[in-house]
Amino acid sequence: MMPEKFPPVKVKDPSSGKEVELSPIKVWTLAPKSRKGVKIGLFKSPETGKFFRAKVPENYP
DNA sequence: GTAATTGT
DNA sequence: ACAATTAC
Repeated sequence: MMPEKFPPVKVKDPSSGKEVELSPIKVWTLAPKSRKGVKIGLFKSPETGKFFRAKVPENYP
């Protein structure tokens, strides 16, 4: 089976303008030194096929 | 500006 | 090599 890697997140798809539940292709922490930062996910819009990045919840795996 | 990541 | 992502 294809590993589903990440659970779905509610994100705003900037290309379609719609709020959709998508599984990120990849997630990483974006944080300057000595600051908390945020988690960022890489997503692909099902509508347009365009890639975009968006914040994912802090408690995300 | 800074942090990491990656499609373009 | 650049853009974009968040928030401090």
